Amino acid sequence: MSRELTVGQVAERSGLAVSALHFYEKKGLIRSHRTSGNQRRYDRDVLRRLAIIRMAQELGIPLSEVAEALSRVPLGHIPSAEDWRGMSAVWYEKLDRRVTMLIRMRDELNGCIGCGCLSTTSCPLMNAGDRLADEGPGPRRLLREGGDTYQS
Amino acid sequence: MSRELTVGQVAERSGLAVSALHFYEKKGLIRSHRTSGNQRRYDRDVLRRLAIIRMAQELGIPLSEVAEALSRVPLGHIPSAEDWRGMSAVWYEKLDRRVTMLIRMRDELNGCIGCGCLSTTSCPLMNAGDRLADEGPGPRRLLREGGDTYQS
DNA sequence: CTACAACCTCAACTGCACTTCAGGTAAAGG
DNA sequence: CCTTTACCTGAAGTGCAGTTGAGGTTGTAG
Repeated sequence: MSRELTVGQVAERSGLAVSALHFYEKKGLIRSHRTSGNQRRYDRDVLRRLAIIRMAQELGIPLSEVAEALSRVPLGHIPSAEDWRGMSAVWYEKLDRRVTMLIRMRDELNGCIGCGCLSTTSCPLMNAGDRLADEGPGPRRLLREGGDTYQS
Repeated sequence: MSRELTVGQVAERSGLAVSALHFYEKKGLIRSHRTSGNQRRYDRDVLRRLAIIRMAQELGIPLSEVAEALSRVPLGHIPSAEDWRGMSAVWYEKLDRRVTMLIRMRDELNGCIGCGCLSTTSCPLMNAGDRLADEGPGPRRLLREGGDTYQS
C-alpha cells in the first residue's frame, strides 16, 4: 500500500535475508530511514540498488567495489539511467575479460580431455600452471586479489 | 638434481606459498614423505596435482571438491590421462554452464548500457533480480552455495 | 488490551582459503 | 665447527560475506 517498505518486505522482494540488508546498510550500500519506533523503512529505490548489488555479486565484484560505485549515486536517489550506464560500462569490461578467460580455459580443458596430455612441457594447462612460477616467486596473491576473479 | 623436491622448491615451481602447501597437505590434497629429520620431501607428481588444484581454483571450484576428485587418484601416483579425463570432463560441464551464464549476463548488461532501462517491469536484469523473490522466500543461500559460482 | 509476529542492537559465530607468529629443529656452505 | 638459511608445529589472525543468538521493543490483529 504505502510507498514505504519494511525490512521484511524488502527481504521478500529482493530474495535477500534481513540480516543481509542490515549488513549492506552497515557497509553503506543501502540506506533506510526510521519510524518513530526506530524501525527501518525503505524507499523503493532500495530495490534497484539491491538488484544492482546482486548483479555485481554474480559478476564476482566484491562488495567494497560495489559500494564504491554506488557511492557516486546520491543516496535516496533512484539510480538513473546515467548512473547505471557508468557502472555497467565498467563492469561490462571486467565481465568481458572474465568471459574471455573462462572460454579459453574451457576450451583448453576440452582439448585436454581428449589428449590426456599431462606433460608439463607441452600441455597448455600444465604450462599455465608453471608459467607463474617462472615469473618468479612473485605476487601469487594476485590470483586471489581479484586477478583471476574478474579482472584478468 | 634429486627426484625429491623440498617444500621450498615446490613453492617456487608452483608459485604457491609454503604455508599453502602445508595447508593443502592438511586438507589431504597433496602428500609428502619425510626425511629422517622430519622435513617434507615431495615426489614430482605433486606439481601436477598442484597444477590441477590451481586450475580448479581458477574455475571457482572449492578445495573440498577438488579434494574429493583427487581422492580418487591414488596418492603418490602421478595422475594419469584417465584420471585427468574424469576430472576435467566434470569440470568442463560446470565451466561451460558458468560461461554460458556469464555471457548471457554480459550481453544483457550490454543491452542495458544503451537502454538505461531501470524499469523493474521490463528490464531483464532488474527482473532477474526480482525473479528469485517470486520464487518465494526460498533458498537464496543457493546463490552462495555454489549455485552462481559455477553450477548454474 | 493483549497476544504474537516482526522488528531492533550488538556481539559472536560460520566457512573458505589461507597467512602470520612464536618457539624450536635440520641441513648446507664456508 | 659454526653460522645462516630453510624447515618444523600448532595456534591464532585475516578478509570476505554474511548468519545466528540473546535480550529487548514495536506494531498490528483479534
